[in-house]
Amino acid sequence: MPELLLRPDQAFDLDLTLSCGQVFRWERQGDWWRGVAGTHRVSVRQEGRLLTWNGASRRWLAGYFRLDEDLPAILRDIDRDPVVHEAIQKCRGLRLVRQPAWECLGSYICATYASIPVIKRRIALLCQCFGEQADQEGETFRTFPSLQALADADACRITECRLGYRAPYLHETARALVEDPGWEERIRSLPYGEARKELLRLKGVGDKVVDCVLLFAFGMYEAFPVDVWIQRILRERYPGGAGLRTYNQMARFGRAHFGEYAGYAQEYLYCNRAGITGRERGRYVPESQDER
DNA sequence: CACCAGGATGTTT
DNA sequence: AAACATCATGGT
Repeated sequence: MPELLLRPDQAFDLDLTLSCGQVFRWERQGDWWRGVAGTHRVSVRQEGRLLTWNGASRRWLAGYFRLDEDLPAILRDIDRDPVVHEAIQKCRGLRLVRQPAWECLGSYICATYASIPVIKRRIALLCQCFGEQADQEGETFRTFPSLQALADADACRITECRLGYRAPYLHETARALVEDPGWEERIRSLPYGEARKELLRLKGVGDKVVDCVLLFAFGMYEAFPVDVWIQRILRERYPGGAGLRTYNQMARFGRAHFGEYAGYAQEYLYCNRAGITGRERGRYVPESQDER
């Protein structure tokens, strides 16, 4: 089984990276994480600086976990206030995952206004129904559904995956993109603002989903996704944050405050959201209620 | 039972 | 442009 020894300066925490809610098809099983990404069924484990895995090449693994980028330098750059400083201390080693574009976009259309465990089950159902069956070392798995598979799918069969009102969004977007091969390369070639406008035309893709996709799949670090948690953190813990009203005000604040790696700052703040490392498991407990 | 979740859409001001 | 209702589902 292949192994990779991280350099001492190559900060990486596999647990934080896979459990923080950026990807939905990984499960922890004992010491191992098992998941499907792209066409790969991967098992991976970390013991200190040692990564052991199978199911993908070394090049693929390093690319997926962005092991090539200088995380300590990014963290020094975004370490600009006490709130993000705390998040960096608690979540050091968290890396953004480099996700396949459609897999990321389709997943986040399914992820709107739902909790992470629910999202994971929905996506598992969707892959079970419409994913392509693949096989690795005797065990079978299913990839994330292709654009074609979802475009061809019966609308009501997508609804059976418990997607609710998101089902027609996913269907329409798949039909639009399957007629537009080259969408991915076009988006990749555009600057952030232009790429954003293009993707916003897709059904089920709003301000937050588009920023997740540009950040997680296209590596545009100026994207600063604002969900309910980030909104709370900005409004309750940042000076002047209470005055931020619209999505764009909060996203611009993030970019102005954190700079070119704002998206990384966002992910650290999200990872350190209320109680996620403690017993609250992500449930929101207002500041004022548990003071004494 | 009420309320919330990695929100988007369509309508009304 | 900003505020608002509505949407489907499952967990707490």
